[in-house]
Amino acid sequence: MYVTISSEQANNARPLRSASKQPTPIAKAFKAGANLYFEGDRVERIYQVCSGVLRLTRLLEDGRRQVIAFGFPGDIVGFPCDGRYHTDCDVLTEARLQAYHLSALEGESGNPELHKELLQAALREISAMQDHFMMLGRKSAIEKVASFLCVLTERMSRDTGPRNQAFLPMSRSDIADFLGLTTETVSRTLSQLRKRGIIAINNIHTIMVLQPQALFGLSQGHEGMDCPTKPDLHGLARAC
Amino acid sequence: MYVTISSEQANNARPLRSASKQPTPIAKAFKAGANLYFEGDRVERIYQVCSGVLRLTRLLEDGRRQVIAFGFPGDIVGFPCDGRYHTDCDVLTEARLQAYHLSALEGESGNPELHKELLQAALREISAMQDHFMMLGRKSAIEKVASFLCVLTERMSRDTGPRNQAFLPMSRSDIADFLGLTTETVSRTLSQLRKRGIIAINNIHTIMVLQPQALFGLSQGHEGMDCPTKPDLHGLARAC
DNA sequence: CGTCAATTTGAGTCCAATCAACTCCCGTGG
DNA sequence: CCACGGGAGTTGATTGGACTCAAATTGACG
Repeated sequence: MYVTISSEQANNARPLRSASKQPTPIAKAFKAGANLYFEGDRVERIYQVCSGVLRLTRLLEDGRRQVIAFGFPGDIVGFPCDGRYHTDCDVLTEARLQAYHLSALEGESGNPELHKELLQAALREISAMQDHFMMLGRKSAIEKVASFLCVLTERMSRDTGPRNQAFLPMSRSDIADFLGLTTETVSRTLSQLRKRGIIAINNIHTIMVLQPQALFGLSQGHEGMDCPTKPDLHGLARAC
Repeated sequence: MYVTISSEQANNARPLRSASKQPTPIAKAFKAGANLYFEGDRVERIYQVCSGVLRLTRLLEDGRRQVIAFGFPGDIVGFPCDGRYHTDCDVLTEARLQAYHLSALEGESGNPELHKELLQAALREISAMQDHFMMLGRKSAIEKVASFLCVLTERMSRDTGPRNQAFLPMSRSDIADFLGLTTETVSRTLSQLRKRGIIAINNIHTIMVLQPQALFGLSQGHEGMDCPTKPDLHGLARAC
């Protein structure tokens, strides 16, 4: 999952086998902390997240890290390139994953339906990554963090209804490495949002959005937008 | 094209119809400055660059811009998502483009061979974009510029042989918006590389790489790698 | 309750952005 | 041919936001 604002396309995420009758028959369970694969491994399976959260990362020689994406339910991870994975992939919270053997996707024996679905998933991925470029290249720290929270709440509410609550299964340093910041800056920015009354931090992994409009405004670069007239919580819930 | 160091996969770029006999039969010419499409336009064609250079951009409401990628010969541009383009696309230098109608890629009438090629192209695109994340999120200005030059020279030399020369068809502000910097910083960083004897700037659009190893070192974050053994004064003299 | 890691907060620094001036390059027209 | 104009690029001075280093606090877990 790429944290972006214009992510309508993510709504289309669905099981690759949605056409079939059986509801994802052979999903396997993975424990938190487990590693799915490393960068450079030969690709044998592609995974779709049924539940839980994954983390895709890349490393630079000197240890600098970039979190490429988080894998939320509905997402596909493990896109191959030249037969290899190009990120590491770890399980953040206990997850159920649907694995697809690469052999089912290529060659004459390949399932053309699956092949088509995979292309659609890859094209959505490209679009989402393009959004994320804007964030990494052109947004300030507070815009990045606000964007991140906006998409998380949007993503959450899609399943559980509009609850204005974000669950952050990942650590602060995961967030930092995703947004191109440091853990200190992420922490400071969250504190600032809390002090301004825009969010409340229930615990490290649970954040309540008190002023969704203000948060959205900040994510778009509109400074000082707390309570422009009155917070239209209903409208925002609909919008996000 | 995404400016990254580990871009071996780009070597695989090839015409979508490589299997066919005819050498890209219906490539059309486009003038510099032409617009191929805008973000949000309905996708009807996907393009492969035969010659020339394209620029893919995104805009934020307030005018901030991110150059998503440059389209060099061999690259595919116009990946659709939900039937729409998700970037603007403009022609930087007079280009010949091979257009593929979207109808040829989907539905029952679609060419399955083309479909497969498109998926491969999309997967390469994803991998290249992942590399670029690291650059935008975690690299310093000099690392970004050095990386950019490294990949440009690598990309050039692929066709014309190793000539240690980079042609920059785009403006400084295009480079800046691609790397997440300002034009001033790009300009300053190039000057710094020139003063250190690592590159020479023939003219605004042509750069000679005098110390490829030092440039590569800088792109990877190794500081102070000029002249590892002895300074090649001849190279410098030639350049200046 | 104690330990240790993760997170938060604080103080100071630095890199890149900003604001501003100047140069260079070209094309245009007197 | 040269003066002029204007945009792109470069360079300089200053500012500011995020980083770094360091300390305090919280929280998870035995």
